[in-house]
Amino acid sequence: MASKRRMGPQDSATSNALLDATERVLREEGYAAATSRRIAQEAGVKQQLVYYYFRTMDELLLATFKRRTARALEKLENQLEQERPIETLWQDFTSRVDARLNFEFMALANRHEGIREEVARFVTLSRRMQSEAIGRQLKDNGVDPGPVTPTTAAFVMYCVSLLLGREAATGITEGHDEVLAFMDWALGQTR
Amino acid sequence: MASKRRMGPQDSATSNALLDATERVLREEGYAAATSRRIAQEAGVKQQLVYYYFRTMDELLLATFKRRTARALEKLENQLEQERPIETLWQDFTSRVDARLNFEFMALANRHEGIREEVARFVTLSRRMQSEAIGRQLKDNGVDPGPVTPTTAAFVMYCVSLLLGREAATGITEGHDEVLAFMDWALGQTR
DNA sequence: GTCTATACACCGATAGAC
DNA sequence: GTCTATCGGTGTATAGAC
Repeated sequence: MASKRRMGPQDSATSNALLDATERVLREEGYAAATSRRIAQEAGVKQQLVYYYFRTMDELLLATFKRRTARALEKLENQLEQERPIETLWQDFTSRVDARLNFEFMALANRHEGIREEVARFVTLSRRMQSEAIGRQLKDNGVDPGPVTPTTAAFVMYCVSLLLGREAATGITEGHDEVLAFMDWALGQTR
Repeated sequence: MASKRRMGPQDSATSNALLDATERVLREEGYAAATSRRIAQEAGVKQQLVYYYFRTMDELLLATFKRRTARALEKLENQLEQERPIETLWQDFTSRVDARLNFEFMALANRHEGIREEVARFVTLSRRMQSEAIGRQLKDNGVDPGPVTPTTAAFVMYCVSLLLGREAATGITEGHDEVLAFMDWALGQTR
């Protein structure tokens, strides 16, 4: 059953170039365009070379996503060490550098078990880290958040920024100014 | 340039069966599976018949989405006439009957101009209707929502329910109980 | 209105030469 | 490590017979 194909190392210049190319294609053209041919072209190599470094396309997509989550968790750790994690988080959420790419992975998760599991692992872990940092800032500032628990705050900040970004990308602006004003007010309550 | 292909009527039993089949495929298998072959199979007709009723696959997808938004707006109008539109909206958002399907159209909007425009039209229109109804309920009950304007409430209710649904479908539950408790509390403030 | 036949591009994946 | 060659399958779309 096993294929006789040779496989290359997991961390070489070319394999990393393929991961970079995959990110670019996903970000700019969506996952429907993330084919071995398109990605190879983007990386400047032949299509078949993709299969020297990755067993299947699913494996390449998963490897691309896992590299991203590893980096994102590292970045998150640094951000939560800042003095005002709540403001830092909000700024990061709304910067939208990777909103498009993250959305593609969310869509991919629907039909890719490995990515779905990694999304679940990543979201669960990062939400715990965020909640803890938010709780710490509130406690330090002597703020009683009432029914808005730190976890709720983390969830709402994330989901509001997510939809604002999605809608903006779709050409929708209805109500966005009021929502931003509200978030401004809410964040002001934490000081 | 124009093709010599004959085209069928826009509203026949078969064309509606194709729209139904498209919805089912999108809902259960995602938009990558929404091919003419798969949809025809689902509708129990030959692949080529799709092109008798729709010029292109993009046109079929757009027609499917437009039928949905028309029905959704009709449903929304009925819901907003209820006595407690806020609770009715929240119940509808969290019922998630069509969460999966709606998400597929959001993803499709990324690379389908027609769907993107229809999403924008639909979201803008429904948000205005929701805001108006929410404002009316608050006024009737003599509630001052403070910084949470009716539009903000409509946006937050929608985006919280959207992410709760997405995450649940991905196997994530972290913090969901707290978020639901918070929404319960917030909705209680409107009475 | 639905069928058969068919064109042509692109897909994932494998094998083996260089 | 990268290339050429190649397979079987699937995609959109068209033309014309029944």
